Amino acid sequence: MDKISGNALRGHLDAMVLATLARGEGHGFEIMQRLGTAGRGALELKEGTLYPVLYRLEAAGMIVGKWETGATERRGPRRRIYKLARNGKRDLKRRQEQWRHFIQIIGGIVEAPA
Amino acid sequence: MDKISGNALRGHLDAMVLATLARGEGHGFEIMQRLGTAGRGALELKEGTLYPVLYRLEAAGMIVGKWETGATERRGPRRRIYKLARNGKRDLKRRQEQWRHFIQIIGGIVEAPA
DNA sequence: CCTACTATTTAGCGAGACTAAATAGAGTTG
DNA sequence: CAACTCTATTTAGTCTCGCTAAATAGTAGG
Repeated sequence: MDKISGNALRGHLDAMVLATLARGEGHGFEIMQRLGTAGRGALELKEGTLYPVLYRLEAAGMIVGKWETGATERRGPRRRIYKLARNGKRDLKRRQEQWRHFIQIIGGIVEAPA
Repeated sequence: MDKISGNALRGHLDAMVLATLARGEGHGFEIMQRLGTAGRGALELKEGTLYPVLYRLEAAGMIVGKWETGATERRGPRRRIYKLARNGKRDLKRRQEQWRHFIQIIGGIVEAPA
């Protein structure tokens, strides 16, 4: 099956990122990879797509990011570790409900037998 | 449940219109109403949203439109009746498969338990 | 040194859904 | 008959947000 078209993701990317972080904190590059894996080849998010989402979610107080330091730090460019904020957990739940609503309504129209 | 946000519809509207016409030809205003009903209050498409979709689909050869005349015609402003073209039927099937793929992949990410 | 991989940043583009208003015929009400 | 309300279509302009593309930077290997 082909790649999921860019526009189809609109309005769902935030929920996808929040859901990914709900399974454990991580830095941008890692989240990108996790989404790629979870997308089973159908998702190919690029940096320019994901990072702005993270900035937006952090600015909105949904996630909290801090530069990795100390013991856990590794060699290479510095990484910003993000985790879900309280607001983000609430928001994720809300977005999951909206997702179910969305697929029920839109699916009911798109999949309706002729 | 609240209204389905505009952006979430992106990339799915075409499929919704094709599916609506698969259940019987109709004119723009009617399609708008049918979608409103099928959306159970969660969809509120306006003219400026729907008509451009029809023009686009017609230009792409997915649907065929003609001005209503003769016996079936009714009083009031003239109406343009659209019906699925052969290409449109094929396209609808393809889009339905893509829809299932989409909700499987995205749903798998958004709904995954923490 | 060059390439490759991890990691982040950011400027600018474009698709397409939305807002808003205009146009128009027919029926209804005061 | 003016004003209003439906049905019905058209279209100009806006805005969101995911995508393209490239730059910057640290580390490692050939």
